[in-house]
Amino acid sequence: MTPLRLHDTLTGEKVAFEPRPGSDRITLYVCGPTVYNYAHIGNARPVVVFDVLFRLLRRLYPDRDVVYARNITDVDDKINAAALEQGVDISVVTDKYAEIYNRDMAALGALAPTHQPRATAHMGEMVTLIGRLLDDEAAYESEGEVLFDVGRYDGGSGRYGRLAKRSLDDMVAGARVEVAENKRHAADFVLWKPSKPGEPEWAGPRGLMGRPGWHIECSAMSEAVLGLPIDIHGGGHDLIFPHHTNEIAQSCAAHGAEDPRAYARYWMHNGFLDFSGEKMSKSLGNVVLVHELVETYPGEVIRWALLSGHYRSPLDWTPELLERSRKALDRLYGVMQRAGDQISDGDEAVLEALTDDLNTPKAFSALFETDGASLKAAGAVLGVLQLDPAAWFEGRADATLKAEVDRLIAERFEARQAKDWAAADRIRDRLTELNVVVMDNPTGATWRMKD
RNA sequence: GGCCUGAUGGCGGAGUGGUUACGCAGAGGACUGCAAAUCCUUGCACCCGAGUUCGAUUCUCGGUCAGGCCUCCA
Repeated sequence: MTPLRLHDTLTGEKVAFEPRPGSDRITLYVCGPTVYNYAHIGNARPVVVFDVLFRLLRRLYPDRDVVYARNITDVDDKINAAALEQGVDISVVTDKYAEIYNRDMAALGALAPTHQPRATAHMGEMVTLIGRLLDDEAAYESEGEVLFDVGRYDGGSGRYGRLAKRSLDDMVAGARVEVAENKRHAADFVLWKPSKPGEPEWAGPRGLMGRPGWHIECSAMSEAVLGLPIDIHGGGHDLIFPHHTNEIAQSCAAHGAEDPRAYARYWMHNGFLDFSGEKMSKSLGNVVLVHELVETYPGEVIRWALLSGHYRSPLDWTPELLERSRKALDRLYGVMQRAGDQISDGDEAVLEALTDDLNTPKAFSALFETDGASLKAAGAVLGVLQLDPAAWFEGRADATLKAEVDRLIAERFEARQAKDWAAADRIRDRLTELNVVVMDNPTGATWRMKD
């Protein structure tokens, strides 16, 4: 079997993935959503990408327990704002959108992660972690806030910005934000802060009431749920700085670790989607919600589209991409359908591509070289082509429509047998009106929904 | 301003120091009552300059252009 190679953000190179010696587990942590609204298609890219990694790890290491955690951030300013506006408890907002998120991601063929920890359920671990940082003077208290002392952590060693390939000096030089007065260093970040009136609050370190900063939750939850070190930590590449940079700093400081790998051994980051070269934004009006997309396109088409570019490259999200993806699946399901009941396995070419840093475009091209009987097996690790071909082509036709179509096709077959071409064409026109495409063959016909 | 990526045929998108993707679209053909689908054949590329090399799309340097991060962000 080809050894797995992954691009590690920490080194900036493709490296061989080595499971921890002496462990029977492989752990994967991916930063999940802040649940205050519907997820957009950009949120879905890491979900689908790391779902492929999850499947691949399970396929490659059947003797190990692959444990995948993807958190839910349910403490956040935007959540507070939404709850306040609706006059409800934050849990009303977060429960609603977490559920919708999970349903929408499932529609994209993403397996449920092993764990889905929520920040509000891990306050105790966060407070303990912050307390330890305070005790070790890695963090300090100022005006009711607890701040991480970045200057002390770095100590001129250059280890603070290593993940982002940026030194503390670079950051100061390039700083565009004004520095809060209570910070010792411009890069210091909040671990704990007071809540505003009307916002939820928790008992924090040293009796400080308030709420956690953003970064601490992932440090606390990943350790609580997976244990350190995490094997692979992933997320969108915008998280490299500051989120993941700060996770490393606080976790390493809390455990007196020099090497960032004491926190996570490999770091992976997916690139962004863009929209005809533009970033998605509310002001441009080009925000694409997964929740709406799955109403229009089969989840598998969306999944294919998301995987049709390499995960680290930008991917231009266009209607054409979706149409191309649908065609690709139509063709492959067609090959599968013609193979009939023959089933064989063999996913070597796909594995070969995926073990090279998740080369999904190459894996897709391998699918086009795969015989129909093996397609289902080959598609499994990619999470595609798992449907019965007939079910794929019938799309969301309901039972009534199916019965009608079958009746028309039977009639049409008789007309064709009788060489009554006018009648046959008339029936085909009826089917076209029903949005059905017929494909004749010597013994009858198969059909599919037009879109 | 600081830091980091990337530049491949009409389009999408892999990859490689010397022969190759793959998909879509195009052209020609086969099949077909007509279609659709399918099958066969086929054209089209590696941003610019210099260097290394017997040889560079692939390595090095410079340039140009594009994108990202530096602030919440997948």
